[in-house]
Amino acid sequence: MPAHYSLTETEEAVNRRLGAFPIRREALAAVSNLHRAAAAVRQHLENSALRVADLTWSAFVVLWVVWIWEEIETRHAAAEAGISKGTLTGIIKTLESRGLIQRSQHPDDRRLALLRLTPEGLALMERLFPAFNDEEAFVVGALEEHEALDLAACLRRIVTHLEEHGEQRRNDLRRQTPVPPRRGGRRRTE
Amino acid sequence: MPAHYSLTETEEAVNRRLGAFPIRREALAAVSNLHRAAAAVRQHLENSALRVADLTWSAFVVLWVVWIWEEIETRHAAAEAGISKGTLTGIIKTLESRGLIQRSQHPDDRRLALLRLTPEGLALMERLFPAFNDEEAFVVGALEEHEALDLAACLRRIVTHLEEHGEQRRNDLRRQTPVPPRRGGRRRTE
DNA sequence: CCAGAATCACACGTACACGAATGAAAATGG
DNA sequence: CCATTTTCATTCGTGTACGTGTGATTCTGG
Repeated sequence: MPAHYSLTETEEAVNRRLGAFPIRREALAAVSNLHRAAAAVRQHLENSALRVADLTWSAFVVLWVVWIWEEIETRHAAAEAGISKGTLTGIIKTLESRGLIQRSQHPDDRRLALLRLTPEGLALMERLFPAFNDEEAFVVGALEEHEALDLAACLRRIVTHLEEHGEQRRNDLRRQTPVPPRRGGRRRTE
Repeated sequence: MPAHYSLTETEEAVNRRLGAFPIRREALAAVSNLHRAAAAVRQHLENSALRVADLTWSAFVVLWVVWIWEEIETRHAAAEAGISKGTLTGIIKTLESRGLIQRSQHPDDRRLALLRLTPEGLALMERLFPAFNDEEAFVVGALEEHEALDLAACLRRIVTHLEEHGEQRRNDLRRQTPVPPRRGGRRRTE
């Protein structure tokens, strides 16, 4: 799904439209390319390694997290996978119905649920992971190994920065401009 | 939504589980951090600059593309926004119902639809974009300007590489292992 | 001990997001 | 010309994805 206009054309169009605005161009370029790259990588992995197992990206990430930690509480699995608990519930349901994952109750705290791979899920990951990692290597194939490591480090600094200061920043903004509630969310039963 | 386990803990767990597999670690780290960063950045922007206008990320990207090109065919808008044509249809519907965008028919080819911002949409973007760019600057705030530019360049190389060689790669894989059709997609009317 | 606060998994409503199917329209090719 | 093929936006089915509401369960201060 390549872009239709060339990078040069887009650059010219942006300049025409944004000439009057003072812009932090390096920030615009970094954020824009970040999402373009993430989408392209996800697309490639879903259509190569994951296609064979008929898994979506998110489903694979959840399997990966559970595999790595062997047994994990759902709230931690959601945090590690980078999705909300509500989203995780749906994915678990899908993976459970396919016999790849199993839920059990925490022995001490009955509010908690624990996740584990089934033997089928374990076998799938042991078969799938090498192929997945091969495709990861392919997507960074245009980079030298040290460049990929620098890239990873740079991205991690962004994540850390947002984890440490993002909430503060958003709160400050809300103080200046009160924000409407986000759309979606369960409606009050009236 | 920070991760629950520390990076060190995760590293140890990964080593325990993957000790037996030969891994391209720099690729794993780059791809993993790429998605973590993209999700964190998107989350921040949706909950800061975009929250004020009650726009989702995808809706904003579509508005941005149409703004930059002034008038654009839907298929090109989808390519530029990095979403499928089917997804674009739904987003257009939302934006049209909010009076931010308008569709019209191509004068020469009646299969094509053209997109334009309404005056309200234009006013929104002129008001919203500076605030959005401020937040983009915030998310790369942990990076020096030259680092952000290097990052953008690196990411662009990944995108270019996938656009140039991704399809070939996926076709080669399919020759080795015939893949099942993706789940989802309209079912044949039988 | 026990009332209120906190936290949990999950249900639910809205909005993407994809690829396959579909039907309309335009290009192609004899 | 007219049938075939191609190209287009859209519809449809499945699966995330979010944040909020809900009820069950546990924690906590008095």
